[in-house]
Amino acid sequence: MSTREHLVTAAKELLWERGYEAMSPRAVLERSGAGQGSLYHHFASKAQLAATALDEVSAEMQRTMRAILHASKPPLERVRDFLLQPRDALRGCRLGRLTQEQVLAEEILRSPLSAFFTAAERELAAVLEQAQQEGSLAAAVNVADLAATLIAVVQGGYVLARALQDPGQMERAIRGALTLLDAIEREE
Amino acid sequence: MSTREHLVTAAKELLWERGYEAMSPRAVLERSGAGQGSLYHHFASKAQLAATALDEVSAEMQRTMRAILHASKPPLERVRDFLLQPRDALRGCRLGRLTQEQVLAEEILRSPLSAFFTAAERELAAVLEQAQQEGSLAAAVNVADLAATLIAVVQGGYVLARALQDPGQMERAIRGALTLLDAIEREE
DNA sequence: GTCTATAGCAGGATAGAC
DNA sequence: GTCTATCCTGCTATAGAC
Repeated sequence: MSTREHLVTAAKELLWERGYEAMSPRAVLERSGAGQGSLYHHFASKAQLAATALDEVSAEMQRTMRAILHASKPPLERVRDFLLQPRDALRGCRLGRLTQEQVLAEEILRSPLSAFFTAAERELAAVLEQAQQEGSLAAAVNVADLAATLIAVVQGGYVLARALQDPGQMERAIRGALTLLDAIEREE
Repeated sequence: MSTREHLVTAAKELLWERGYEAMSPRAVLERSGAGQGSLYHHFASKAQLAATALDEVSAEMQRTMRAILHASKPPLERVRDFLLQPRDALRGCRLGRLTQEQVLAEEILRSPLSAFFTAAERELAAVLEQAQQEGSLAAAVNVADLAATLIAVVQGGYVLARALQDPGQMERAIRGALTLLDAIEREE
């Protein structure tokens, strides 16, 4: 792995653990094993490094999401798989955790987040629409709204789990969502 | 208002706008109009000031929540009122926005958050249970899970709205939740 | 209880030798 | 491309006069 790659890897870890503002260049250098000057040799600024790291994270998360939502299973089962995906609730979402930082104002840093959430909503809505087409979901349901709701449950699950320092909060939020999903499923 | 109260008021505003780590003592002094030395005269540390401010915020939010959930209306209508409460989606939740900060490790700063979310879940679950007792909600539903889910939708709505810089995201997440709620409501 | 002054440190970034 | 050294700034906090 090149020095540049080591830097990006370290940045990805630190962004997850501490967020953007608390990720100091010093910490990146220590974790990556790179020497002092190298960060500003490879990147113009801390923001550029973080943007590179977040682009990779966003791409990884989109791939994971797609793998689950495009599996060869009935659509609502894929939606349940999305909800039941294992999550490290106390760590928080790698992208969602950054939404409260000042830095969101900078376009290069917000765009990986917006790319992920846009894609996630679109894909989830598409699967819900498949469910409607095969008749397992009532046609009256607005799939875009429901997709937003389900993604919000996950993101909110992280918030609750961290606020209460209890990963069980995520599980409860997800269980509740699954119950609601059962209620709108149409038996064939 | 005393200097101390001015300091706390300024801290409440800044915690909402910027979060804890980005709230500098300097900014608190400027906003409150207090002189340099006065912060550390009235408070032992920035953390103590923030803890005082967050305790007030938590108490205010609990009062608001209670006012909605204890209204004299049918229980599920109160739950809908909770979901439909006006929110400044792009600003974020005054407490939920702090869940990703390092500072959560400090007990005095986490406890206002944990107090609010614990109370919110308890109160919401109680109202859902009333709905079960009067027969408007299926008895099979786990009210604690559902309460966590609904609070998560709101918190996740903030995350989505900020990530996409679009307050409509909150509205969609809420609308989806209302649709799901309709589906489990039992007509009398 | 409030003021001015400043300590001590870490932040992001740069210079210039090698 | 990597190293050591260092700049400037803003942070949290303290000292001590008034």
